[in-house]
Amino acid sequence: MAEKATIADVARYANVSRQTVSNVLNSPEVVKEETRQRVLAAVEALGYRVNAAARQMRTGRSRLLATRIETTQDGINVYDRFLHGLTESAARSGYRVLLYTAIDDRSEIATIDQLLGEFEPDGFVLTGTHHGDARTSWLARRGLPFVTFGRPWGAAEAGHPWVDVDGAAGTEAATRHLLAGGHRRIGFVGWETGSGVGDDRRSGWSRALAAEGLDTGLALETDGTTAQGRVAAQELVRRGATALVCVSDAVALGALQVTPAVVGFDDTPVAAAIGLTSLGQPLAEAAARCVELLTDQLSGRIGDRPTEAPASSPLLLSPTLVIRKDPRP
Amino acid sequence: MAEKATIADVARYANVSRQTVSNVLNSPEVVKEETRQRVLAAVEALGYRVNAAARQMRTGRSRLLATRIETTQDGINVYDRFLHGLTESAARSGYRVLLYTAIDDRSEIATIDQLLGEFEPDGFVLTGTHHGDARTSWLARRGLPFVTFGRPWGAAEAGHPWVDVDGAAGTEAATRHLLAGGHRRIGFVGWETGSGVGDDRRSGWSRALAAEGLDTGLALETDGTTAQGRVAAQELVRRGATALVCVSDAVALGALQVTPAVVGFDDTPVAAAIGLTSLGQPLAEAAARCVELLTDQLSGRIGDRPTEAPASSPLLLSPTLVIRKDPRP
DNA sequence: TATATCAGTTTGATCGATCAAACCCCCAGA
DNA sequence: TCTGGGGGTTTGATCGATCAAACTGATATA
Repeated sequence: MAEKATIADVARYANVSRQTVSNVLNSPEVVKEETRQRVLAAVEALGYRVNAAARQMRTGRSRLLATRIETTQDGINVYDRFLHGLTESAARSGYRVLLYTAIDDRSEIATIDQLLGEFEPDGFVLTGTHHGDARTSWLARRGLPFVTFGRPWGAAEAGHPWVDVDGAAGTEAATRHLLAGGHRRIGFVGWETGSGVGDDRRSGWSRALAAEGLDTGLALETDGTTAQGRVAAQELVRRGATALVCVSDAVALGALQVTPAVVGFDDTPVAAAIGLTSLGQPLAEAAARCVELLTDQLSGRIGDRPTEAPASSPLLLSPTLVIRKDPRP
Repeated sequence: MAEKATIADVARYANVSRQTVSNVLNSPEVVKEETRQRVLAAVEALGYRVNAAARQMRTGRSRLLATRIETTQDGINVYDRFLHGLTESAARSGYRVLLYTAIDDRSEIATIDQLLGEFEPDGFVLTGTHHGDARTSWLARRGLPFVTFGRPWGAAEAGHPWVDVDGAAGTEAATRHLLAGGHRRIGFVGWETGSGVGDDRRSGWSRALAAEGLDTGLALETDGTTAQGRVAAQELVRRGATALVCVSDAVALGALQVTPAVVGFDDTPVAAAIGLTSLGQPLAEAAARCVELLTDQLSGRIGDRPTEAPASSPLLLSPTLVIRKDPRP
């Protein structure tokens, strides 16, 4: 098997200097067209690829984005699709994704700190933002490039680039869908108050009902399990609800055991399998946007410091209502 | 913010040479205890961390393991739990996980080839092995360290370290469970013949029935969807089956709409949500074993070549039957 | 006394790329 | 003829770690 070719090998083969090869690859505009062609042919012939470690040593940039891989919670998890999109989009921009695990903000910060010393990722993608998120302020204080998938839920954490899915718009659409189906008393099965995501999703439901002057009192909280979803649904139906908007597919699954007019959230494989109408998050797109916001920051910096204040242009994407008929609970 | 400390900074601080610092970190046994303490204190004081790029340049080892992140299929996917386990186990052994995507064997090989030139991962973890797998032979031919999660399904691909879950043992246990419940005519809802995984799972079911001298003819193939699972279940029940062993939770979900005596495979969140008895794969353990087999290969090599034939000690792990009552289809 | 051995430590070279600066050649303008 | 640009290319230094070899004392052996 051929030994891996270095830039010096390519230079020798093409009868130019190392630097010229480097220029062909990094700033082609300064090289004469004829030379450029010759060097590219040499690169091709030798199967040359830049050595990331050597480049990183000199430039200080690793072309690595780091992100945490989530533990699967009790619920039904959808994160792998985001991660897949992230890996794909990153590759398109010449970046690779490096994984790490963590169990809370503190251990995540410690891991990030360690990673910075060792692999020097160029940027971070944080998921699962929450009230009082310690990670964002830590990163921001150090001027490190990052994006969050999930909006900043507190004023203290604001001011960084983020991408999120507009849960309220989703549940509003879901509620309208049920209204169009003739339902007048529509309930909401949610999570405990205080979770930003859950509150957001509930607000869309109540907004749609309020716009029609209908009762917005039919909401209950759960811990997110299917079992509690069922209990809550029973109570809401007892109170007169004929349809239910749910904060997740997991609780929707429970609600389905009580009434068929249910809309879930996340459009998980479960929803597809049993024919449950649900709100699909544009995860691939969200991932692509994250990469975009991050690479924007990265290209706009020379050496260690940003050359200008990063254009923090948050993005709120709309989920899609995936309508399915004939749910079989 | 403090500039990152280099090994030279630590050396100066501790009044020793660079090499001694390196020795303290990499071969502590050659350093006098007193010096070692002094150096460690300096490391601590300066917050020093080895620079992975510089180390890689010299040693040729990146401490990176690469693996593909799968696209979520139509079915219900369980891969993220494996990936999480992999990341965690790798970290414990001082490795990080690098992701890439690919749509088929050919593009995966191309990506691996590219990765080898750029980031030089020390090893690869392949998932989703299949008949005529082009990836394993490609890697083996080049003497690159890798493990597969999934056994080699053809003789041609054999001879490398792998970890897999014993599907047959799982379905056999599931069938016995149903036999113990008094069932005598037990059907199997499977995938199309030729998929190694599916055939393996069917074999456990028929083995258990054959051991009791019972009918092993009640098997049907599906494309793996819930809809087809339901159709197959109806046909099997019509032929007299009173219970069904299923090749996946997805088809089990369909079967549940026909009869409650059903066992699924994978113990996905869906199964937990609706109370379906299912076979759980020990994914965290599988991931840990993969890392183990890989790091064994890696520590047993000097420079580029293995010092001895890698001890190919495949591992077949048993799934666990998670018994749930009262499934609500 | 000279030599070998050994634990512990230091020095110089090196991995492969890029930066910064020097260099070469040709042509325009004085 | 000399000077002054540029376009295009080359040279030397450098990033931070580790390898290989050399060095330093001190003790053991002949």
